[in-house]
Amino acid sequence: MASTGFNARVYDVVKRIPRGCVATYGQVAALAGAPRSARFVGFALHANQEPGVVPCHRVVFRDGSLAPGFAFGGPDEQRRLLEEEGVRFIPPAEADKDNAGASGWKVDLARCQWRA
DNA sequence: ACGATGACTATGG
DNA sequence: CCCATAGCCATCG
Repeated sequence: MASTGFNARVYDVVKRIPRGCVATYGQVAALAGAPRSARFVGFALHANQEPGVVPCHRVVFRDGSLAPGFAFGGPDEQRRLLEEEGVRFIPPAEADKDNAGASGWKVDLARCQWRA
């Protein structure tokens, strides 16, 4: 596959995310060489969402939420999956009444955001 | 081959 | 505070 360099670069970065950590689209995009192309990061994952190859569930919004409607299996599944990896989650009551997509749960980016 | 759209993010009104 | 716009590259019609 590896349709294009950018695409492959995104996979390379996402696959490098350590277990128990998450990265934002902008973060992956920046590491991929396109700090202004966070949208294409999701596009790359969508076009290649290969379970077991690219942990797209470790890629979250800048707010720490996921893509509502495009989650691999559902927001509840994603929350449970990240929790199992050791990712810390914040309930909507403690985070913000804002809608976070994943049942209102957001990842504790302050503690679990991956840093290159 | 061209045009439009898309898993985002930041800024402006 | 909420809506609209701008920027990026790739994929689809």
